[in-house]
Amino acid sequence: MKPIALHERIRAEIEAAILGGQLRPGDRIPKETELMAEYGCARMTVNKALSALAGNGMLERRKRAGSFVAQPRTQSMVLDVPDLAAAIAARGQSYRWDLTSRKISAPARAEAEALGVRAKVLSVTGVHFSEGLPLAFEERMINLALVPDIAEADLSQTPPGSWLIAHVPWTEAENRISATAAPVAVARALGIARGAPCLMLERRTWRGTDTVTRVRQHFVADRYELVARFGPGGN
Amino acid sequence: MKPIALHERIRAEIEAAILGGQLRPGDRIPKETELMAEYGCARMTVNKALSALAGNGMLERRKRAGSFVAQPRTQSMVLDVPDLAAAIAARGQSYRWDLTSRKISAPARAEAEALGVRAKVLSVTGVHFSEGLPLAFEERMINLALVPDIAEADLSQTPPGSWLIAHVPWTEAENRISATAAPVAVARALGIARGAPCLMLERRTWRGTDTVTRVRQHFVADRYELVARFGPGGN
DNA sequence: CGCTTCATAATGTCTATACATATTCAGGCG
DNA sequence: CGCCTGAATATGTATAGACATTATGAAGCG
Repeated sequence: MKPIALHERIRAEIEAAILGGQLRPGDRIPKETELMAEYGCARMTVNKALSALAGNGMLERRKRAGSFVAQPRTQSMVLDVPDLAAAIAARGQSYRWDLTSRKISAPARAEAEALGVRAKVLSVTGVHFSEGLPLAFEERMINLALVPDIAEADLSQTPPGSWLIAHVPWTEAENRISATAAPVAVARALGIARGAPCLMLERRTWRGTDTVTRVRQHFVADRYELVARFGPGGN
Repeated sequence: MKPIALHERIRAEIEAAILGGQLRPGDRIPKETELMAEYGCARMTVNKALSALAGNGMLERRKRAGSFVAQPRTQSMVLDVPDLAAAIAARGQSYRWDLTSRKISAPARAEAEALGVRAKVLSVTGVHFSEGLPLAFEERMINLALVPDIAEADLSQTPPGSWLIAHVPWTEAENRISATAAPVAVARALGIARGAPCLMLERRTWRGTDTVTRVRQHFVADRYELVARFGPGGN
C-alpha cells in the first residue's frame, strides 16, 4: 500500500504516546542512540523525527540533557482564516459581494499613525452575502503605495480581499477577534438591529515593515463562526 | 555572535523572498542541485531548508517537477488559546475564579450523543474575574471515566481548565469561536444586560476517540479579544 | 491523431560518518 | 564551601553517497 517513511512513523508513534498520555510533560524520551537501536536505523532518521516534534513545540530538546515532553502551556491552535468568497463557495453556498463605497484619500494624521502609512490609501466598504443573506460588513483600507494596481481593479465585481490574495500573496498578518454590538452603520448594512451582537475580525497585513491593508469585518452573529484545531488529525 | 545554521539561513532567505514578493505563488524555486551549488553545500542541507518550508505550507514540492511557492489559499494563523488564569496573570492583572455550581451526573441521552460520552460527567459552571470584574462565564463538562481524579479536586480554588491542563496534558482539541447575545443566565452571572454581545468560545478536547472535556465560555465583549498571527515575525 | 510506454529528472528517504556545541557532572583548587 | 576547570554526553549541523519514488515529456505504436 503506502510504505510510510520511517522517520514519519517514529514521529507519529512518539506523538501518539504524548497525546495518549503514556508520555507526560517533563518526561524524558529515549535518547537518539537508543531510538536508533530500537528502530534499527541511522541517527539522522531519528533526528528528523524528533526535530519535527520539537518544531511543533511538542518536545523540548536540550544538549547533553536529552529530549523532554514539553509543557502545553499555551495551546497553539491553527486557525484557518480563509478568503470569504472562497470559503463560502467551498461550502457550496452562493456568494455575492456588494461594494457600497470606494474612495481614495490621504489618511488623516491620526489614521496615518495607526496604519503606519503615510501614502495614499484606498478606502472601501461593502457587504458579503451568503445565500442572499448579508453575512459580513467590511471596512478596508489599502496602501496604494504598495498596491497601486488595485486603483484600477473593479472592486464591485471582486471583493478586495479576493483581489488582494491573488495579487499580493504571502504577507504577514495579525488578526484580532472580538465581539461587539453592531454600530448603526453596520446594523443598517447588514439589516440587523442596532446593538445586535457581531463577531468582529480585524486584520492587518504587512510586507516587511509596511502595512498593506487593514480590514474590519463585522459578521452577523448567528451566521458565522471560526474554527481552530489542534492535534495530529489537525488537518 | 551566533552563527546561524546554514539550512536555517537558506530557509529564511527563501521565506523572505516569498514574503517580500520577489517570489510569487506558482513560481518555481531553484532545484535542490542549483541551490546546493549556490550555497556550496550538500543536498541534504538544502533539502532540510525546503522541507521545513514545505511543512509550513509555504512551498509545494512535486517530484520531477520541482518546488513551487504555494498558494496562500487559507491563511493558517496560529491562535494561542491559553489557560485563562495563566493568561491574565501574564498580563499582570489580578485573577479570580468563582465556582457557582458543581454536580456529577450521567448525561442525558441527547447530551451523551453530542458529547460522545456514555460515562458519568462532572458538570461545572463558574465565572472568571480579571481585576475584580467578571470576564467570562464558563460551563464545562468533564468525562469522569477519563479523569476520575478531578472528582476530588477543589474546583473552588483552581478553575477546572487550569486543573485539567496540569493533569491531562496534550489532548487534541477543537475550538469554535462565535458571537452571541448573552442568555439570561450568562448575563446575570457576568453582570451585564441580557442580550449584550458576548464572544463565545466552545472547546472540545479528546484523547484518542474519547471526549475529555467540553467547555463553553462567554466573554464580556469589551474585555477580551483573541489574537492570531501569521508570519516570520509571528512570535 | 490519440494512446501507451519508458527514460529521465526532480524530490524523498536513508545511511554512515564527522565534527561542533552546549550542558551537566565530577573533581580540583583556592 | 564556593568557584573554576575539564571531561563526558546528548543534541546540532553538515557531508557524500545511495537507492526509491513519481510526475513529466518524448518516443513509439496502433
